[in-house]
Amino acid sequence: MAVMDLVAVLAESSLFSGMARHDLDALAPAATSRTFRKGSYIFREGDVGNALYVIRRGQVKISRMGRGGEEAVYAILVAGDSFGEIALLSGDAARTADAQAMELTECVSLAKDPLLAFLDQYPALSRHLMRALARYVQQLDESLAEIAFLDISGRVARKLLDLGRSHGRKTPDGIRIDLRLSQRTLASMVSASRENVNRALQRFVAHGDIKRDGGLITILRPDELRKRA
Amino acid sequence: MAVMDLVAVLAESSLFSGMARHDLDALAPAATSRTFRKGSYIFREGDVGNALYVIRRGQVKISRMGRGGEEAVYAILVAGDSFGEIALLSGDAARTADAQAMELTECVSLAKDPLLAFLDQYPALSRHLMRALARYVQQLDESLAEIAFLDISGRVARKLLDLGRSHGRKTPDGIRIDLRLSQRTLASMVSASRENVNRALQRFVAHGDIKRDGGLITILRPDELRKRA
DNA sequence: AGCAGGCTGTGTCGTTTGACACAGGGCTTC
DNA sequence: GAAGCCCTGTGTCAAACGACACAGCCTGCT
Repeated sequence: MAVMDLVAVLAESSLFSGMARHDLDALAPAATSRTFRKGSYIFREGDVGNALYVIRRGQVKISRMGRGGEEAVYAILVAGDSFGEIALLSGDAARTADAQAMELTECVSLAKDPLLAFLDQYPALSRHLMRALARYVQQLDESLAEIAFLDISGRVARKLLDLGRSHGRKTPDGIRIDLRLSQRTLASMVSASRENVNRALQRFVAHGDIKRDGGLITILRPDELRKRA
Repeated sequence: MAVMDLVAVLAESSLFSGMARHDLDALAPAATSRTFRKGSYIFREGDVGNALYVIRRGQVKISRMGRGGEEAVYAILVAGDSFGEIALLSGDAARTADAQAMELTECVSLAKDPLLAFLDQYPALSRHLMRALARYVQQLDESLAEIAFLDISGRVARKLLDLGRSHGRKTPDGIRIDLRLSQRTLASMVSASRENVNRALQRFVAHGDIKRDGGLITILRPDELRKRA
């Protein structure tokens, strides 16, 4: 693939949005394209992390495994999102989570050293990255508070609203979450058992707050969900 | 207080460690000293955040309140630590947590705008800050995984090891945690009830893993704690 | 000295939640 | 088209945990 195409992908990603195209060109030598088959791991906890990834196409799950094989899902990322920054920026290179391709996925990978050098030259990008990190911290704080304060229904409600914001699409009925999420995955996102997430969803359906068809969830009454959360 | 003293405080803080003294002098105009009485709030969730604080003396609790008055404690900070960066860097100014002085506390406050301008000029500081943020994200990820995977004993064990690392002091017996923590506070740090934290601590004492005298906890056998966590 | 308030320790009880078990359905693969 | 796999749905049970209640202690304040 032509190098220019890779830079174009960066320009459209949220991480690099707003950066001038000719500035981004400086990153071209650090960029390579990589594709991952469905189910394959882009990296795993403990790996040495020397690249940041920007998704061009596909879907990536960021998660962590407990001793007994339980999974905690931190995020589902799609085209335009990026991941792998943390290990790059924190100084010690070890990855602290797994990244797995949920479908055929194409990424632009940016090598660590050129990227860090680039950062020093472009304060605007540094600011951008810091903002992204700070927001990330806020989100995690929020998640922590949710787990501490809310019961399962509340956490599911919040997560649905959250997903509506990040992956939602307006439809005549409401906001449809454009992600194929199994209840198992949703459960791992809110630290709960699949069975209880199922029951929570059913309560919301019965109450008319959400609708389900074919694995896709549509939020019908966001305000009702907010009341439960 | 003389302005130079304030810059000296910065130079000794972990956030600005390694920065050349004459570079830090550029921050002097943005720095003011503020003191807070025991129990008073430095800021509260929802406040407009236009300053970063570096602790010169005292102790600060970062926490958040749930609807019913339950509290989630994110951190206890002491001299040399800083806080309030998140609201500054995330772009939207609202504070997302409370900061309360646990005893008479003196801080250096740095105004937002000069600080951000300073950041653009000193990439080294930007890098430093990004590293701090990335580590913060890693810690929060870790906490989230703990709550998902560990029971109360496990979480208490981890938190003790954690506190040993951040506030510990070697003694002949082991590592003493140099913080006056009530069980209530400890409970709010691990998202558990005070009663059950009490029982967890007693189990550790009975097992010979920790020791308590006068509100201070000493870790006698870190490896045993690690096994439980 | 006396009192109030916050802390620790402990028993009990009810609820939430996770675990297990199993049935039925849809989708992919050979 | 059959087999296998992963998904959803539902009932039951046991364990973990939070909530409450209360006793004794220490500390600081008046």
